[in-house]
Amino acid sequence: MADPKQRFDEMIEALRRANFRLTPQRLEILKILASSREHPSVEQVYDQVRQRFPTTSLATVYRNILKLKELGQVLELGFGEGGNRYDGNRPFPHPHMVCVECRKILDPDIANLDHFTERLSRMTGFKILNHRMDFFGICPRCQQGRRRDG
Amino acid sequence: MADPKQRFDEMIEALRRANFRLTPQRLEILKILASSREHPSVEQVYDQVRQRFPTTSLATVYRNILKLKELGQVLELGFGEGGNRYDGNRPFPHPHMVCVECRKILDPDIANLDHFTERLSRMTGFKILNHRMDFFGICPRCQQGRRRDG
DNA sequence: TTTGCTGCAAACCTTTTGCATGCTT
DNA sequence: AAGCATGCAAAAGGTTTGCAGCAAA
Repeated sequence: MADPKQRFDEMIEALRRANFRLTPQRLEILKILASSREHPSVEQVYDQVRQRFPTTSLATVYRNILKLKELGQVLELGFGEGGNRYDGNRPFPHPHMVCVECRKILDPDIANLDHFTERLSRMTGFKILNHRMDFFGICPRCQQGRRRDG
Repeated sequence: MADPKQRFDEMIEALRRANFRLTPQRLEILKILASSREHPSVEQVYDQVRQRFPTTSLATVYRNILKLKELGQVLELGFGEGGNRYDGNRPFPHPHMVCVECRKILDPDIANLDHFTERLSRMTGFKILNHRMDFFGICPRCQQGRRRDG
């Protein structure tokens, strides 16, 4: 994983550039996300922040994560069920191995995606039941300026 | 796309095997999902069902989609924002091109995923901003019988 | 006739928002 | 001192559930 300290500094730098204030709660949330290995949920971040700042509200966690998302400093894994998960350590798209039993999320270390399924299965020992491979972007029509009615 | 009629028959067969009743609302929902080309949301299915059966409730749509999901007869695209989308025409994992502007979802026709991003970009004309490539399965630990606390 | 299915409304859960107060800059 | 950030509570989606009546088998 990326060095948490370095990620933390990068995130602070991004906030500074955007002229956001550095509050204790915000810094704690940053630290948690920068060192996230377990792709925490909002609730998990919330619980952890409250260990140091017990009065922190859920709304504050949501608002800070939203800001970090906008700055590209945290990656949101949008699962429908049971809340999204976040990765502030590697805030760029990358494959995830999601265990549907224990909810663990692992990052397989792959460079080339040939025969990805079999390969991931061999490398991680996972029994793959399903996968997501969705690409987000702008379609040709919208690139020409039209919007929201295709 | 797969033949809607054939998919419809497959879905009915699956329901019969599972001893579910064939109500008019249910059949209509099946038909809509079997011929879905646009990966409809629950709300869209609901609106469409109500064109033929105006008293149909949202709960019924949700309940039927849930059943079809369990039978593997519909694929759920779990987007956090604005509700999930469903594909009853090709109820198996496959890549999707999601336009973040008009919300259109296309199915690129690819067999081999080499250099997938550039390739998809060239083939579809999409400007790719992001992607999802999540694999769902069971990790080695859980395959050994342990659960939900990794 | 039996039991699953439907419609309605309320409940749930996650996320967002309004507002008054507080704190960073 | 100015204005963003916080905490609290209410609101806002989307989805699920309880229950009584209805209908498929």
